[in-house]
Amino acid sequence: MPGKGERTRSRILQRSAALMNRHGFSSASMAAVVEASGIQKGGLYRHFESREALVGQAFGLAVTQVRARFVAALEGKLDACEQLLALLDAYEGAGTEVPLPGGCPIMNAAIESDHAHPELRELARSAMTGWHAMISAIVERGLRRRELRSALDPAEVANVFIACIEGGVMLTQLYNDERRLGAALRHLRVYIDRELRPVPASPSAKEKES
Amino acid sequence: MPGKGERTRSRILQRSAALMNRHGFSSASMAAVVEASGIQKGGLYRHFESREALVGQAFGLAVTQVRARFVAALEGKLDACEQLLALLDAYEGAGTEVPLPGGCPIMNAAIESDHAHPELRELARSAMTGWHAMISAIVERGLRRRELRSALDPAEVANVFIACIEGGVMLTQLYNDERRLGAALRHLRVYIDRELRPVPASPSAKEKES
Amino acid sequence: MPGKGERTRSRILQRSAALMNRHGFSSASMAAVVEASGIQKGGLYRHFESREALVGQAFGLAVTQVRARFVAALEGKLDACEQLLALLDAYEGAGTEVPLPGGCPIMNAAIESDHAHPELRELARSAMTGWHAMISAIVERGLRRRELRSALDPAEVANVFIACIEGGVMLTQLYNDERRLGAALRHLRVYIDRELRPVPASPSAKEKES
Amino acid sequence: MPGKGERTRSRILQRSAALMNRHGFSSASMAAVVEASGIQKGGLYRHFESREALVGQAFGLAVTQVRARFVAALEGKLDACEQLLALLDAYEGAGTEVPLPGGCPIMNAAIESDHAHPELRELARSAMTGWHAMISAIVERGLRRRELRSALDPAEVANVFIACIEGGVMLTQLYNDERRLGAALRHLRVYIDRELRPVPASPSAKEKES
DNA sequence: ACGCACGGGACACCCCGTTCCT
DNA sequence: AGGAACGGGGTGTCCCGTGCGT
Repeated sequence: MPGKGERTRSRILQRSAALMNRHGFSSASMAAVVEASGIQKGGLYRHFESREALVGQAFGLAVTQVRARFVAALEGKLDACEQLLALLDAYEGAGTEVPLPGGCPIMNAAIESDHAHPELRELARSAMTGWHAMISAIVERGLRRRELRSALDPAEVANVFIACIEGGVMLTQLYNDERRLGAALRHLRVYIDRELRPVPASPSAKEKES
Repeated sequence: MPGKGERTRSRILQRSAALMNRHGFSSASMAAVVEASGIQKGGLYRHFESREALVGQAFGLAVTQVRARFVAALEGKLDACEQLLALLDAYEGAGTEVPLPGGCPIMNAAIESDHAHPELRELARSAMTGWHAMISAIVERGLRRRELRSALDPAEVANVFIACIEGGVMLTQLYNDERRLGAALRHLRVYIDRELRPVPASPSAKEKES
Repeated sequence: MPGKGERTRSRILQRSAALMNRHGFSSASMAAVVEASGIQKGGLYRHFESREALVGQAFGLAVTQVRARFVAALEGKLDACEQLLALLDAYEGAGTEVPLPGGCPIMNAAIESDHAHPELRELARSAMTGWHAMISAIVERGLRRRELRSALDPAEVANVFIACIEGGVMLTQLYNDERRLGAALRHLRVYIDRELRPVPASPSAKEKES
Repeated sequence: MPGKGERTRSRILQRSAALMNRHGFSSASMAAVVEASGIQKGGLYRHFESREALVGQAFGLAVTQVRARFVAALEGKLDACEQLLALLDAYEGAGTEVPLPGGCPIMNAAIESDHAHPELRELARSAMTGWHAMISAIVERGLRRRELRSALDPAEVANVFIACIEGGVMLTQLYNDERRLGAALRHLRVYIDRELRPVPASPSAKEKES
């Protein structure tokens, strides 16, 4: 069991991550953090060296939490297409029920940090690169196992996935309407079937039309 | 010729739009606006009632400018597929050469305003709805003219376009690498050919022409 | 008859003097001058080069006006004591009926300009010196004509007069009560009789008690 | 020992009183206070709710400090005439060596506040009334003890004292010449001897001439 | 070890004096 | 002559980070 200080620190981080994902990692004021975390300002700086440090760690926690959701979704899925579909499934309902409201923290940090907060930008880049690598790896492994159509560029496929999902998340946030993301996910599912999944080898097969 | 005040006002708006699209519409300080616009603080408040008013108008100008780029691209294109492709073409090279750096102002405002700046959020919503309506209208007209595959939902197609493009723009901004958006655009071109364009009249069929 | 511009200028000065004597020569804002004088800001700077110039001339007019009151009071008085008493009489009722409310402009300018407005201070000094010289001259002439007790220092007598009057004016302004100045004037009248007027030569005369 | 905040507050007040007595209680800018007090604006408003509050308290301190000088001068003096003379003595040399340059704060506030700053005017009135009461009380006690000529009006005597002193202080400030106040004080000493001190009872004595 | 007070800095907004254009 | 436009300074507030006091 963690010490009392550790639990306090954890609580601050959790609340800060939730707060900052909605109000902006760089925009959220320390006063808001104080209010949200139920600790006093003096105590805050005992646990975190500076505002920037807190922002960094809160962002790290936020990224970790959303990633955990996807790693869990991949559990037990072996086929690449199944894995990709599982990722998409994990997003359904993520608009409201998710433990971290406010949309994708990586995108939030990326947009917010543009040209003004280089250190946050660097963190966002790293996180995004990690996510991109995760999808790329799925595709790559799929290619090796012949579960995906050959001649695919894993990086490019990951790029399409991320772009479409992030755009959908943004629209869902903006309109507070999950169907925006839903449409993007539906598109990606079709994309998997039409562009990624190997063409059914049987030349006689004649059933793949909508 | 516009009056002196009007020209000054226009210059302030232009510079503010460029500044705010990079530093954030709500985050950019009035001091930064002063520095960027070459006017003093005292003069600023003669032209704009408040910071919020300036933000709103600068955002409006930013949206107008990016939209102008697309309406220009549609000039002379009659076919729906051509129009959609022209929109995508208009994005190529838009990462750096565009007169308004900092990515898509609508997405920037949408992300930034999340849960904290309701008036800006409303503006972003309106602008996004306008853009969505523009693409929907293209698809709708294409459907009526049989230039697009029937049974398409214009709103959903527009949603996919926007999501994919915005996600791509965000990635390009984050990595400062145009190829990110390029991959998304390539994907959408394939999407047009494979999913929107009417099925090429199978050698035997010969009746789908406008 | 003066030209139209000259009359406008005169009206501005008159109103400014009245305004500034109450609100402070250096504190009164140009906006207040505009409102009081019924002219627009653009027109003001046609008549006066700068705020400072207007202040100087308004102060000059104020001083001229109060001095006129005293020169008029001296008309026809030949004896030094009579003249001094006439000066005091001129102050009775000056608290409210005077065309220039707000107390003595010289004192107002002197207090206000202390250590902050050297040019106004210089004007105040000049005006005060002029007033002091006027009283000194009366005493001096009185000494030459044996109308005053010998061995008096004219400068010192003038100093006492001015100090007592100005203090009384200040008290009357502060309490909005003319009796404050009245008490000071009464004191000076006694002072004239007991200290300035030559001792009645007749040794038998024994009736000079209050 | 007072807390740190209390000491800072006291330092601000002290410096502000000195500054404002020279530059005007209402004219002195907060920027000047900041510079004089060695604290930043952010810290200033922690100690004083508003500019007006600071002005009021600085004026209060200024009045307290000058009054302290006079109550100290009265120490040990029992006779009314002695007390009045001690007050006058306390003014000698007060032009330059005093810890609060800039003349009498009450008069400064009275002149400055005329018709424009009602709250400061009220403070000045209160302070002036306090001073007037102090001198009136001396005279009144002197009357009861037969130390002063009967048939004197204490309020009127106090009025003469104050008027003459304030006028003298003003002249000394204007010309930066202590002899101006000196002449007024000399006059008041003579006034005490000739008008206030009981007539020497001996009828044969016939040498009361200077 | 925790919390509040303290101080420094930046920010938004306003007002004032002055000038330019009409 | 008039009014809009502009530059500068001023006020009050908020927020960050630190150091005292408990």
